[in-house]
Amino acid sequence: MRKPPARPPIVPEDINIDVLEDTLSFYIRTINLAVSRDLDERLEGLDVAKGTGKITTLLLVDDYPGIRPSVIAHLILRDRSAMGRLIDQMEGHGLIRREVSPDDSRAQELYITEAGAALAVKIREIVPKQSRDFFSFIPEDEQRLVMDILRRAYRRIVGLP
Amino acid sequence: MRKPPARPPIVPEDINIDVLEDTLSFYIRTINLAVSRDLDERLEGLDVAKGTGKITTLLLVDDYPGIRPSVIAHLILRDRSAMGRLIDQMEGHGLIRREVSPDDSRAQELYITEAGAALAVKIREIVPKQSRDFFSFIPEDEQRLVMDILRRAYRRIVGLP
DNA sequence: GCAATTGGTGGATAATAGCAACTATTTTCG
DNA sequence: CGAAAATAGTTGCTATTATCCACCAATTGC
Repeated sequence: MRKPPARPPIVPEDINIDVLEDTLSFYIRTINLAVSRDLDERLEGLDVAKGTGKITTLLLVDDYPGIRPSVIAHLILRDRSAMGRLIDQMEGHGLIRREVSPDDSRAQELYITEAGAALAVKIREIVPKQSRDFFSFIPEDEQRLVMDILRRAYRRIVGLP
Repeated sequence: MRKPPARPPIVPEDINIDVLEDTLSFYIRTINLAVSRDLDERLEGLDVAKGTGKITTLLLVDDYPGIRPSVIAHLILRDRSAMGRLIDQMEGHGLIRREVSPDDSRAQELYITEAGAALAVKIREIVPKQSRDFFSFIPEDEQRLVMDILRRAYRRIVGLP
């Protein structure tokens, strides 16, 4: 007895992912994987790869000289210890530097370096472009729609107005 | 000379996150962190925490008895070696078991166990509820909208029709 | 029957995250 | 004023993950 076309056991085409089909968190989590990998590739060798942290930090320090680690930590959803190590790293790469705040000697103020500022310029080009490219199969207006909604979600999560 | 109200260096309220403001990937990546943490809390102690993998795997194995590791790996965006370890784990917890496929002795077929099926029942309740709750501040219709768009993105990424 | 492909395993390394404990300041307030 | 509480940041530890790569076995194509 011959086997019928040797069923490729379950063909991906038929697959339905159960309740996850209607679960927003599933899509966020999975797409996050894909988009993060793609982004990492584009940032290859740029001293700022892996993890949402570095990019946001770089831009914030560039935009708000003297900003404090804990403020950034809050915005990128990391705890202070993770933030500290992130800063160690970026300082090690010569992208930012820290000073003790004259206002409060427990606190630090972060400043961009020349190298950091230069990198920020590149980042401002690459990162939004990567996002647009990656999601290019989603029509522009839908992209904006999703973004508007997720922006509100983000702001709500971190407590921005 | 007194210091004015001791400026809390930069107040989160004033902060604007530069180009990331309009970068979809930023929101996906950041919200992913928040929603994943929240989900982990809700799954506390349930043998299936951390990482998109386990939940999807459990449901797929429950729905498609005999499904192959590599099919799941593809759907959850992991490579075969990561998938293998994930299965080791779940097998260790007695949630699924593997058999060598009679059709192709390189391949395996995955089957749910009783414990796994029981857990799947719980998961089907908890996971979608967690997502709805977490995003409850987004109006229902907008949630659906985002989901419809991201579903297409996901399907496109993994090559589903 | 040989070469190329596919499915899965195993190892090593590196990266991350999350906790908890600790120091130093600053703030609160009785 | 002075003790207690809160805040900012650091450090150490542990567990978990991810990635990459090489590897073996089976299968498929020609």
